[in-house]
Amino acid sequence: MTGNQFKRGELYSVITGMASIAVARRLQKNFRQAGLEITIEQWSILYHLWKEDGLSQQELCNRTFRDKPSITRLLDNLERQHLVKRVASKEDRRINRVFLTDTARDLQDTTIQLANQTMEEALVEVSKADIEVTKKVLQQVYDNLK
Amino acid sequence: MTGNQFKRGELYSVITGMASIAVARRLQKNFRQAGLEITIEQWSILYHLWKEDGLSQQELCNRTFRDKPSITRLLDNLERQHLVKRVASKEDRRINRVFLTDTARDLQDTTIQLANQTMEEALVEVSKADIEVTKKVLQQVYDNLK
DNA sequence: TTGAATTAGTTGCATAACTAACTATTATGA
DNA sequence: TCATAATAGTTAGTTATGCAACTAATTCAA
Repeated sequence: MTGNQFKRGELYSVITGMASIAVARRLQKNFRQAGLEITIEQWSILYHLWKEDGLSQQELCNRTFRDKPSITRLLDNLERQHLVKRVASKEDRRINRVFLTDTARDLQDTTIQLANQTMEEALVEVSKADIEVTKKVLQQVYDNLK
Repeated sequence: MTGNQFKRGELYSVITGMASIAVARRLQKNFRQAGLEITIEQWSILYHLWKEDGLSQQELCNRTFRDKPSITRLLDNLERQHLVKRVASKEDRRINRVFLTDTARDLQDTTIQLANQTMEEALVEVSKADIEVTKKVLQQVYDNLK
């Protein structure tokens, strides 16, 4: 019974642990080797701002799947590095809109290229069809649990 | 071009982020609701010790894919909660062997059952075949990057 | 209209991660 | 043998996460 008991635990460890941590580390390493002093968490914030600048902190929470304190502190660090600027909204003074600086805009092409390269390294020997299945499964997992 | 530029970034965010974080959070929540005061990181250590008790810290590093300082501190906390005990090896005094306490052994069945339940929640509406493909892809990703 | 509920964001506390630098022990090779 | 290298583990400093409790602004309903 114990053998069986561990079987799905193995699946758990596959889904949560190794692959995503490995990708994150490799991306961080690729950033570092390119001389970029930016964490992947910070990058994920910039990533969403490149797609749509001026998001509120709450919107960043939703899109990056983090809680509000995490966003607050990531933005504190990004502001200290002059990569974003918080601007209080005129219409609703509870809201901060977050804007990219020129420095941050300059990082877009390089870092996205590095992310693409990292994914290529990660997906060597994986077929397009299998990638599609994996994306679908992970999306379903997320939807099941969110 | 920018549309294309973001395309593989999307895959990155799918693979690294949402699904694995969602699974981890749900498992943590299920532990908490069962009254278990244990983090999923601590649980992952116990998990490997249930499979093989008395591992060295270095072995735990290899099996949990963490670095040495992380293991040191996880074990500090686990020892403080009387869940494991470090025993210096007689043969090689550099090595600590890590052993489960009875308290930790009592947690095995309950927590593995909760992990299985969590995976069932995560995998609703996902076919067995797609799960197999996903496991294979994530394993390949890990092998590509490790 | 005003008082309670909701929403946006921050702060405090605990756990965990990575890097780099450190100590102690063991292995090696000249 | 004895100095050097390699290995196991710890410590220090920074970043990030989760939860709970908090402030300030806005919404809503009696």
